[in-house]
Amino acid sequence: MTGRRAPRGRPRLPPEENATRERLLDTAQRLFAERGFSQVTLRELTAAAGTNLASVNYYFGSRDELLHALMRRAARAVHGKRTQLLEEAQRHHGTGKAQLRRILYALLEPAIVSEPGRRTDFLFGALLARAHADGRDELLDLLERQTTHLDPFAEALQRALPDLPREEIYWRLHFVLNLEHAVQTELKRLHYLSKGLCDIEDRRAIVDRIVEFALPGLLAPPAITDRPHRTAATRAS
Amino acid sequence: MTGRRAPRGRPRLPPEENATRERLLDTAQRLFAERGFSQVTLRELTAAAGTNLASVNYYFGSRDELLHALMRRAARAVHGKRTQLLEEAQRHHGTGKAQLRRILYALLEPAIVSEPGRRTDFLFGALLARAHADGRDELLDLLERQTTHLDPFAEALQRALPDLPREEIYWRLHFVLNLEHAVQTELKRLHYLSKGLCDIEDRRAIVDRIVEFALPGLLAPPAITDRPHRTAATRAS
DNA sequence: GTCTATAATATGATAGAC
DNA sequence: GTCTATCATATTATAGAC
Repeated sequence: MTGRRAPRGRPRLPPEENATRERLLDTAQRLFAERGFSQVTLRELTAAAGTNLASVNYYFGSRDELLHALMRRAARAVHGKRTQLLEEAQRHHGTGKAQLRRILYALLEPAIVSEPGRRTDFLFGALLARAHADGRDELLDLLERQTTHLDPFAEALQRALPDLPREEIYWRLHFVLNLEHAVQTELKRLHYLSKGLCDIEDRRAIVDRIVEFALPGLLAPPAITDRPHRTAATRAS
Repeated sequence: MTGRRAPRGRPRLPPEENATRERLLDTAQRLFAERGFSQVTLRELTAAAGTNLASVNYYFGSRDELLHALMRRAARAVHGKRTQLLEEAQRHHGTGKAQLRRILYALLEPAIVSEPGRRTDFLFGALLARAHADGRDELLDLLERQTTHLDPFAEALQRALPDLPREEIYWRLHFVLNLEHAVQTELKRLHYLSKGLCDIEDRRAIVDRIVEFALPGLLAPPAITDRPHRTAATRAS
C-alpha cells in the first residue's frame, strides 16, 4: 500500500512527530550514549521510555532500525548546527587566528555542548564513539560517507591557510575532529594522572582548551613529507 | 589447594606459558580489536583459535576474565615499551623541539605500530577504544587508574616546557594521547572527505603527521584560563 | 495504538566421557 | 587437558487480545 518496506501494520498516521516514537528515540539516544549499543536491551529501553516491549518493533521494525533512525537524526542535528555556525563565522570576513578560532568552535561545539532546548544533541560525539567500538560497520560506513557538510570547513580552512597543500588541510581537519573525543574519552585517566588537578567536568572549558591546543598545529607551516619515517628505532640508533 | 579463586579443575601446571592459553589470548585480542567485544562469541573465538568451546572457561573461568587477562597483558606490553623508549629519549639529554619529538614518539608509537615479533601489540589502541564504546566501565576504570607509567612522561614534558603550569602539562598530555585514536577512528571519513587524496593505510606516516601536528600545540605559551568561555553564542553576538 | 504472552534463537557456562 | 552434549538463560521479534 504505502510502498514502504514496512513489514506490516506499521504506524499509519503522522510523519515524524509521534510522541511515543520521539520518546523512544530520545531515551535510546541517552542510553546508547551512556552505555553502548550492545549493553542496552529492548526491555531496559522500553521500560526507561515508559512504553511496552513491542513498541520499538512497532515503530521502527527492529532494534537496528531504531539505531539507524537515531543516528541519522543526531547526525542531521549536529551537521546542521555546524553549518549554521560556520556561516555565521564566514560573515565576519575575519582573517588569521581569530577566524580560525571561529571555524574551530563551529566544528567542535555542536557535537559536544548542548543547546538549551535540544538537550540530547551533545551526545552525538559519544554516540559516534560507541558506533565505532561496537563494530557497527555498516552504520559507520553510512555515517562516514556523509562528508558533504565538512567540505565548506575544508574550504574555510584553505582560505585561512592558503599556503597549506590541500592534503595537509584534510589531515589537520581530521586531527581536530578527532580531538573532539578528548571530551568523552579517557577523562578519568586524566583525573587520576593529575591527581584531581584537572577539572574534567566543565565541557565548555575543555572545548576552549582543545581549541587553543589545536590552533598552533593548524597554523604551522606544512611539514616536509618526502623524508623517511622517523621511527623510535631509527632515532635511537 | 592453590589458594587461587579458581572455581574448580582449573589448569594445574605451567604458570603463563601454555600454548592453548596463549593462542586463545592472541586470537581474542585480534578479534576483539577488529570487531568489538560484544560482537565476538565464544563459539567464533574458539573456532578461530582452533580450540573447543569449553577451553575459554577452562583456562580463564569466563569470557569476561579472558577479556581482563587480555587487556592486562596488552597494557603491560604497551606501557613497558613506552617506558623503555622514554628512557632512551632521556639519554639524549636533548632540549627543545627535538627532545619533545622523541617524547611524543615514545608515547604514541607503542600503541600504534607493531614491533616485528610482537605482532599484536599495536592493537592495544583499538582495544582501548573498544573498551570505551562497549561500556566496560569496570575494566576501563581499572585501566585508567594505571597512570603511573605516564608520570615520567609528565615529568619529561615539564622539563622540556618549564614555563607551563603543571595543569596545562597534564591537559596537553591528555590531548596527545587522544590523538592516538586518529589512527584508528574515522579514517574512512577522511578518505571520503579528501576523495582519496589522503593515504590512510600507512600507520607510521600517520604517526609522523600526528607528531608534527601536536608539537606546536605543546610548545605554545600557556593559554590565559581566567576568562569567560568563548562560546559560539557569545562570539556571534 | 497499546500491551501481554510466547515463539525462535543464540549465548555463556558446565557436566561428564574420553 | 580436550572435547561433545546439554543446560539455563536472555534476547529480539511477533502473534493476537484488547
